[in-house]
Amino acid sequence: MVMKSEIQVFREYIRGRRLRRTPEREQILQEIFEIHGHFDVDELHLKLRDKGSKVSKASIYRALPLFMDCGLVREVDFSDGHWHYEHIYGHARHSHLRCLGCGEVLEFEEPGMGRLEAHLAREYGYRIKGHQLQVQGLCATCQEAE
Amino acid sequence: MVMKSEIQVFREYIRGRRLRRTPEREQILQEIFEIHGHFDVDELHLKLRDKGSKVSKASIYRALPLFMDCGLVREVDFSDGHWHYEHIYGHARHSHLRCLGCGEVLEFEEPGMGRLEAHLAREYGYRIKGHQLQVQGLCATCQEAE
DNA sequence: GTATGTGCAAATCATTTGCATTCTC
DNA sequence: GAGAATGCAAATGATTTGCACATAC
Repeated sequence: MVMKSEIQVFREYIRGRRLRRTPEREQILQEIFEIHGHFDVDELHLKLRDKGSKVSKASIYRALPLFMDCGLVREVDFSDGHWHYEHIYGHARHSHLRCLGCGEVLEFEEPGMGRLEAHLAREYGYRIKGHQLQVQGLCATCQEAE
Repeated sequence: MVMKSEIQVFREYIRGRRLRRTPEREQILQEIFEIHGHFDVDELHLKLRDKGSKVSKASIYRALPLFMDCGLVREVDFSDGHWHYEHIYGHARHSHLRCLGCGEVLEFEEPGMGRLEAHLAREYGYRIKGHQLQVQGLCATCQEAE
């Protein structure tokens, strides 16, 4: 089975919602899927400028909720005063292990999360939509530096 | 074994850091431990005012990092534009299940998190300091309302 | 043609900071 | 008495919004 591209997913979402397909939104989405790893609005805006795009930050801020709503992107909380994001379409579910010293971020698989979600659904009658797990610590290097 | 009170824990932390013991900080801490559940800075400030305290928001903002540093309080992310907090001293570890419709927040035990942390420590050489897990979904009532 | 989307600049709002004063040690 | 902590008001900085113009349907 071949997977739909992120652009296809987004276009179907747009059509279903009677929204409009604009080059700005698709430029932003394409750039997001070219970024390896996490990004914030500023970084994304700069990368787009570098490529000659004139997309404004306002449009980025207005587009991100759409991408999140159709499951292509999610917020990542690094507790540093602003939001970070990452594309999640076509990726294995993962969580983040962040070093409080140097800021390094590792990704790891989440064993047992499916089971946990099923348990919560049964126990509390919820329909689960998603979850986030972050772990913080000190990496080996920063432990020594202490 | 009798547990130290939160005030005792905080005073020891203050002394150890050569900081100063002030009535403002202790009022804030006491109020936090009288609040059942989660709070944000505004709510906390209002509750303190109601009790006749003159503590400013600035002092609350300056005190919270201290409480977090000594393990009495932690941030909770509800993704609604500002931080929420909760006291964690003397509480079982728990995570939050939040309804995207009505905002209800349930707490649940985190089975297997100790094991996960041990695994990450071994696998990546990290000294783990903490973690947060949030799950979102729709509660039974909000599912019907859909 | 109409309603939606965009860029820009201004507004918002939580949090942080500078400073003069007050309080701990 | 020196260094910290406080309250206040002003500054900051990420995000949001109003508006005039452009564009998708």
